[in-house]
Amino acid sequence: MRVELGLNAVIVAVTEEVPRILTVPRSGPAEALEDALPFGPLEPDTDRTLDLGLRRWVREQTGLELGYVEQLYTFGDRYREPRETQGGPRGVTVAYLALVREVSVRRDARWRDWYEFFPWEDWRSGRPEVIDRAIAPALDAWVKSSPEPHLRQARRQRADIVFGLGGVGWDGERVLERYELLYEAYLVPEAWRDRAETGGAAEKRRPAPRERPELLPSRPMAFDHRRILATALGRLRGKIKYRPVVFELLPPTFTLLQLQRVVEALAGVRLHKQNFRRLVETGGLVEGTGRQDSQTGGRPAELFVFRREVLRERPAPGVGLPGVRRAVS
Amino acid sequence: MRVELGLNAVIVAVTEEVPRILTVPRSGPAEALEDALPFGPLEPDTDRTLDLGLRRWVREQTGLELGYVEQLYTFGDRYREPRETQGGPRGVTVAYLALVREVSVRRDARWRDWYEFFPWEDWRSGRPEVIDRAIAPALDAWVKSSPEPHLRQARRQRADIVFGLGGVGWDGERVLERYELLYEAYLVPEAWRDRAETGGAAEKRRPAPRERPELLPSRPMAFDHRRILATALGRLRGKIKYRPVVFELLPPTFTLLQLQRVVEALAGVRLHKQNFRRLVETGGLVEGTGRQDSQTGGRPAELFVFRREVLRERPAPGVGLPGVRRAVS
DNA sequence: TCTGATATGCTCAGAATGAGCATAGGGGGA
DNA sequence: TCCCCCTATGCTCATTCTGAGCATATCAGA
Repeated sequence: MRVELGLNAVIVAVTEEVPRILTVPRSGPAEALEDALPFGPLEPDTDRTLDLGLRRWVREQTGLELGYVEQLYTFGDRYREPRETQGGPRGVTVAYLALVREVSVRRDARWRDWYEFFPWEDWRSGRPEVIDRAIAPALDAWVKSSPEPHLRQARRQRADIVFGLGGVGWDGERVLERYELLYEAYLVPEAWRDRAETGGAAEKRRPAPRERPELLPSRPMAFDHRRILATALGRLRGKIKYRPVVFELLPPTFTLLQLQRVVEALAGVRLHKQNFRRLVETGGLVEGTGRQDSQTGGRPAELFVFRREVLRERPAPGVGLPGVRRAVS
Repeated sequence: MRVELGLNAVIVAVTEEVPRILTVPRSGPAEALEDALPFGPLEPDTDRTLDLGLRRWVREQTGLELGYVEQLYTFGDRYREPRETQGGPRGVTVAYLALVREVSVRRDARWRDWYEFFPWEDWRSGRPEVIDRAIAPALDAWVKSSPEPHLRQARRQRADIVFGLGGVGWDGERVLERYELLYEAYLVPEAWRDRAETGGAAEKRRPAPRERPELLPSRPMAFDHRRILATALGRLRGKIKYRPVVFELLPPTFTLLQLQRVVEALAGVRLHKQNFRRLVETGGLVEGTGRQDSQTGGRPAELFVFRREVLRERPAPGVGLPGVRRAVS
């Protein structure tokens, strides 16, 4: 079996307080169109580095010139592409995260709200109702469906930790763990699709439930792309805390509320306005321009720019989120 | 040109307060033996996942059974392996970080103090003298050798940031940036070796200095393995702050000072003992066993165990290092 | 028994954090 | 015109966390 190396891009932009990712249509099972992440091969003869290869085909396919790009993870599980079951090559993919401001794209690519893929991740208007209405009961059933008591206990604990149930707090960064749990519990359509497509190859390790549970209302993706997307979201949520990457998503000048809204969109939580402002200003991350924006609907807000010098002054500045502790209660 | 996918392992253990990595000998240029990281191919037909493939050949090659394993980064720059220049395949490698307790290994593998590869990273006995004696002057020369003034300015700034010169603080996590800077400035032998081996392919982009500067006293590695190692060290230094991974390196029971010494070995700095202890204990990371260790050379110390439940109680506990701020001065 | 270790408990000042009150200064509508 | 609604911005305050150090406990060995 050959190995085929591909490159995947999770391209993120935030507009109107909505975090969006760039998707391309891909014909899935039964001719249905599924969203996929932009995908391209590495040209080993011409692409000097992996990320230059990525930039090349993103430019070719969508007309988008990527700025900030960061390697995410390399996915190489067997059967991540169904053609493998038909003797096709083993597909290994290096996934990248890119942050852009630009929003116009060519061809059939389109921007989608990433919370359509993960409705349980958006806590900006409070705890998402899908958790208590659908996820918690479905996971309860998943826990109970386990034959052995100590296995049930392990499932219970895992469900509690990743979804913050039973008194455990919500950890915004555990996006991937949550998606993977839902996948294992057969609560997302991809689980059933992959089971059918791989001809039961994975069935031994991960038996499907006898009764088909009700699927969660969320948008699926082709291949394992929703897993890749979950990886990206989790990574980005972590990263904004200790590196000033948000500014890649903002125009050159912005108000502090705009900045806050973008951070909130990514983190999926609301922040205390005055404290956020204090953190950002005393942290030296931004600098006032003296100019004002009067489109605020209230008192005009000062326009700020990102202070690139901050990178040289302090080791690891981020925008700061509440409740970021490293240890201690 | 074909693409060939390999797997690399940075296998870390800490014994006697020395962080060690597992290396294998590899014949380098002029028959000299260079250290290399353990390396193996992915068997696309049998290895279900990338990390299972890694575990397989590490077991086969060294007899070591890996526990904690984490994907680090995928390296795919052109000419990272010299055989590419002779029409060989484009070598892409997925690097993994593994933490182990076990120290006995088969074959010709051997453990090496990782600070032999990065002497400037060990600040446990204060600022390493190599920085002021060798690195700072060499970087000064590198800055001055730049023809354009604003390029000089950029070089100066970069050198200051990554090595904490000119009043900028030292950031323990920037291990890779430091190594890459030294490589670019032709202060490590790999820079010269690669230049010779690739037949000047990279020379255009990165001209060598006219005068050959004195190399730093540090141990080189084959291929780009020192770059991979630097990635691992930086990642691990970051990770111990927010995930309890240190315990993978410790025996089941340990004293608080042992724990502290291991953290210090990885972080490369000394910590305030009482504060470290407060952080770890009030953080609920460990639990006393009531038993004591009287090998301390002083008052006997209580033996502790890692409290795995902490993972369920709090989102992201780490062992805590001083000076970890997310923003603000 | 004294000395030299390390372990462990405790204090205290300064900094950071979370929450909220108060005032400023726009625009739009009565 | 003036009032009201809205967002911006400044400031306070209690609580918690952090960094640093002092003091005492308990062992081994001289």
